[in-house]
Amino acid sequence: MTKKAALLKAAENKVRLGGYSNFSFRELANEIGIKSASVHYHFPTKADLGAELAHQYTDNFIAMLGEPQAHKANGKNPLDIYTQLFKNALVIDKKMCLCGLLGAESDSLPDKVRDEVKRFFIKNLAWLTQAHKINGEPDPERAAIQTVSLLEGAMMISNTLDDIHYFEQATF
Amino acid sequence: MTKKAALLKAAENKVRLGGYSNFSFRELANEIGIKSASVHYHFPTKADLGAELAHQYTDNFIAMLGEPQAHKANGKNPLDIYTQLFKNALVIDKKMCLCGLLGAESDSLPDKVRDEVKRFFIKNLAWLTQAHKINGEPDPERAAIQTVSLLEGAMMISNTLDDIHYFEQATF
DNA sequence: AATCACCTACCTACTGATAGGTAATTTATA
DNA sequence: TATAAATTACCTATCAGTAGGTAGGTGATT
Repeated sequence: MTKKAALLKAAENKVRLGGYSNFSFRELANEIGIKSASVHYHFPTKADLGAELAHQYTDNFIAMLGEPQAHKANGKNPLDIYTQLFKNALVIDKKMCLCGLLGAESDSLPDKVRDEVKRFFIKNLAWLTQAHKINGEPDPERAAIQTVSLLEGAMMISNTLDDIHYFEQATF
Repeated sequence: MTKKAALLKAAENKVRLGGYSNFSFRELANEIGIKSASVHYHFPTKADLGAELAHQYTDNFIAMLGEPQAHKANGKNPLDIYTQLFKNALVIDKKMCLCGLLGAESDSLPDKVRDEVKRFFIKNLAWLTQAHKINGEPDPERAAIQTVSLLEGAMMISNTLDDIHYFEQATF
């Protein structure tokens, strides 16, 4: 893994635990074994790092989702795939959704970071709208916002109360 | 308003925009016209201030909700009251729910602050469980966690995308 | 006399960021 | 092919600013 990738990985872990201000160039540098000044070589400013992190997180998340049509063709409900991806983030990583956390504090984020967080939700809503349409929902746009809201909220509360049961109860 | 109350008010505004790390003793002091060292007279540490803020926010929120039974007796659905309180926070204050934001970053919070955030959700779930029970829901506990998850999530996404329409679409 | 509600002055630790330097590698030119 | 130029990926050293927190002092109120 390149140093740049290692920096993004370390930053993701920190942000998913405590938000944008929960990581510093020094901490990141120490963790991967370089100096804090060298982090600026890869990312001119902290906002650049945050924006690239959110962008990459979004792309990866959408890629993991696959195509709703493909799931349906395989006899699976695309919404189950979506729910499972959220649950994995919570159970395996034991952390919040990166953009769920950044979204909550989006008012205080640098513009370019906030823009990437918006992009995450726009892309998620598009995917979910498609999924609900395939499922024959009469109002797929509404169902989409309800699905992502429920999952993000359940994730946050389950994480806060430190009990996966809340997430499971909310989503099944 | 006492200086202490003014400090809590100023802190609430900051936290609801950017989380626990979005306020400092210096900023708070400047805003209300005292020195940062004097803030320590009212709150020994930042964690003490954060915990008292979350505690007071919770008490106020629950008090605003009133009793589910009383609403039902007045011919109103307690869940509409609950939804309206969330919507007001978003539309009037144009800010996130304090504990929604703190919950998202709860992993990095001081213990006493996190405990108060937990208390917020425990109290909310109790109120909602009661409300759903009154409404004749077959599984009031599940309905309660679903309600608060949906509202917290919709609030976060509406705030992020800066469009109240998402909240309305998710909740009506 | 004690308590309250502040104050000045200060501390250590950490923040993101910059300037300027270096060895190793890669690319362009003669 | 040999040499020169440029680029990469770091480094040391340092900066101004901000963080939370502390010691000790002051005038007003109780």
